[in-house]
Amino acid sequence: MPQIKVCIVEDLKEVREGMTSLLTLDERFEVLASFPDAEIAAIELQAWQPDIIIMDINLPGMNGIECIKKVKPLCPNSQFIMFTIYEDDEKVFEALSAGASGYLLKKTALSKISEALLELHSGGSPMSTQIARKVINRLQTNRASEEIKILSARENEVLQLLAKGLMYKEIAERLFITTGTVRQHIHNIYEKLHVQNRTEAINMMNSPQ
Amino acid sequence: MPQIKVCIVEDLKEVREGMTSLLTLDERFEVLASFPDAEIAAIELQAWQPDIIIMDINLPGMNGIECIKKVKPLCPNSQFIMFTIYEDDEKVFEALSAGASGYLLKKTALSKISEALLELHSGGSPMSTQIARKVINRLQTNRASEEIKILSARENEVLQLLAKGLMYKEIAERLFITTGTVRQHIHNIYEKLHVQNRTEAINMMNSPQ
DNA sequence: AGCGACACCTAACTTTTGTTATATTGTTTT
DNA sequence: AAAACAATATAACAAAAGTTAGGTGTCGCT
Repeated sequence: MPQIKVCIVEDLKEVREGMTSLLTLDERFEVLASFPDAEIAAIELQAWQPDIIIMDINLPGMNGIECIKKVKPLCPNSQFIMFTIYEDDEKVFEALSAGASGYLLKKTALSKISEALLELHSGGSPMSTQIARKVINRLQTNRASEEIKILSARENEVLQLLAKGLMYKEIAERLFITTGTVRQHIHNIYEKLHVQNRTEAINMMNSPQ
Repeated sequence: MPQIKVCIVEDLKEVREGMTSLLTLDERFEVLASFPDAEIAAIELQAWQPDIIIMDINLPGMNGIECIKKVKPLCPNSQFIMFTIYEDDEKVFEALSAGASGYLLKKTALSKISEALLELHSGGSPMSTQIARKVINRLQTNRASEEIKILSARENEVLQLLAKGLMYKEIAERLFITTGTVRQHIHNIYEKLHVQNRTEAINMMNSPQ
């Protein structure tokens, strides 16, 4: 069983070295290199091609999330895991969207870290259940609302078709009404949703405020 | 510390009773009721208002995912956790989108179940790291593509503004070009994306084919 | 130097969208 | 029962979106 090759991007020397020695003592891992900032990492990581890249978010200059976006295409076989103090929804979401596959908080017990890296390497996404909840919440609120309660049944019907990109004429045909009526419904929808046009209405459906 | 009130929806008698006795022996939990199918559950759950509802997916008649959609509005303070054999992406995604906050596989060790319920009750989303990976993958592929490679830099710029709902006039002002130019860019974008209008272009951005 | 491809820009014209006014029906409030 | 309201329907008009047909400059290729 070959060792799992790891690189670390972390600005704090103590943390960087602490993690390096932790993993070096563990024969299942091999720390190839570590970098104090994203710019250096972006240049050097391509040559190392590690299995796992441990990434801090708060770095001097380019942050860890930007760094992932940059490095990911250059290291298509590497997996990224965040190691950060941030646990707010936005950072979690951004990091995972950017391509991270795991999310560890710095308050995580050291003993859990190697476990998480093994999970990551075997195709899992290690993260606390609290972080998982944030992800789930995003999944749930990001769904296109199938029904918006302030709209009438007919208006919801019209809105669904509108959102698909149908023209008034097409909507009218499907609902057996004139285009004039469709116009009026849509106008009312815009008023209720406080938007000015089709695009804003669709954006409102997808991420209601 | 009050007990956590649990209901179970599960068609297999053995599993239902096994879990009930497991939780009944644990003083931190109280099993209020259990139901062999979704229809009965949909009627009775409202009266029980449990803290946690453990839900199977594969049920006779209405499945567990539909059941969540139906029951969730009636039990706004209940949390749902799936307990199922399905681990394919689609089922996981559907269940979580429908409102489940946790996802346990039936192969999970019994000892882990009470732990998971506690996690769920304290605001976490218990699930294996393998399941978490599926969720993350969905998040990553479902993201609005910040850049579509077949479009030129300028076209991507225009598309971003277009997707926000700006009018041609507004886009023109921001980019210091005439509305005529904006029209042309957008026309080219539509051609490249094989779409006919703004709405379809936005839908394409959000879920590319 | 000439050619083709492409990104970028513009304007005239057509189609679709969005606004406003008006009417009918059914439901809720007073 | 009358008034007030919401949902549904229609059409004329104004505004924006979308189409078509041009133009320029830059790049790589022969």
